[in-house]
Amino acid sequence: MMMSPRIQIGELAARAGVTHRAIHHYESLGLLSPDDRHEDAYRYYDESALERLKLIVALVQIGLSLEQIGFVIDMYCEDPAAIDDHDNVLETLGEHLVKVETQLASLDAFRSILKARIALVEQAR
Amino acid sequence: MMMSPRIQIGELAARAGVTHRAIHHYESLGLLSPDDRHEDAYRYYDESALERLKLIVALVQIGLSLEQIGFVIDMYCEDPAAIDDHDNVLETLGEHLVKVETQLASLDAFRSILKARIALVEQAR
DNA sequence: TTGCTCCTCACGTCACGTGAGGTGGC
DNA sequence: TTGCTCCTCACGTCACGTGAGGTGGC
Repeated sequence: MMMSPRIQIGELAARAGVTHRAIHHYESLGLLSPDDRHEDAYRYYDESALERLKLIVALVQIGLSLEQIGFVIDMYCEDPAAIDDHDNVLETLGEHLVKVETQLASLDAFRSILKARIALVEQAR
Repeated sequence: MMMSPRIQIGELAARAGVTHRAIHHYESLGLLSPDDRHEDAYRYYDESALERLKLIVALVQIGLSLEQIGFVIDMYCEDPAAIDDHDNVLETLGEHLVKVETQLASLDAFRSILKARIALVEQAR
């Protein structure tokens, strides 16, 4: 019998780069739940919860509201064979891809500005 | 005598990818002001305001609060020769660069996940 | 017993969103 | 006169932050 490693909320938060309060908030909205709640009331998670949390963080980063994330997150987790609405899912994922690439482009442009600025300030030092 | 082209708030918002309400909000915090306010009370901006606004948006994207942006935005606009505190400025700009590259990395990772997911769903269609 | 991590309310805050009612030039 | 873009309050909302007070295993 294998025990999956039990992750506490503090470690989960640290590994995903969020606060424990954000995790509580996502749970209150039904986005993420501990796979096991002990009699001591502590939340325990496994690795799949970490992946799901990272997914939520990524979807927040591209500008989705938590409500919207609730509507679309299953598109990333479901068995593709079990999806009945492939075209709709592909359209949504395509929209997400556009958002990702738009943000990558603007961050890349900002990086160039930053590097140029740093070079300029270094020269003037 | 050259007239710099006068941009209204709607166009400014569209070109920066924000709402006019965001611009009003940044103005109320002293981050961005119109270069001219006509007797009709309309706000008019020039190209430099657009650049400043894009800078604010980029700094928001890497996770700075609007208050923090107020403290650091001059580091991007000031004449490098006029800066008295070069080392401090370089340290802050370096921190911003780290944030940019961290976000670029996580967005790039998410893009891979997205593409793999799209391929999987397409196969199952 | 001290220290650590966790818990549940519940109010606070930050960055705007959203009407409500009004003005001014084609 | 209609339509468009803009204006100023002022309250609402979303995503958490921040104590307040408490529990439970090393």
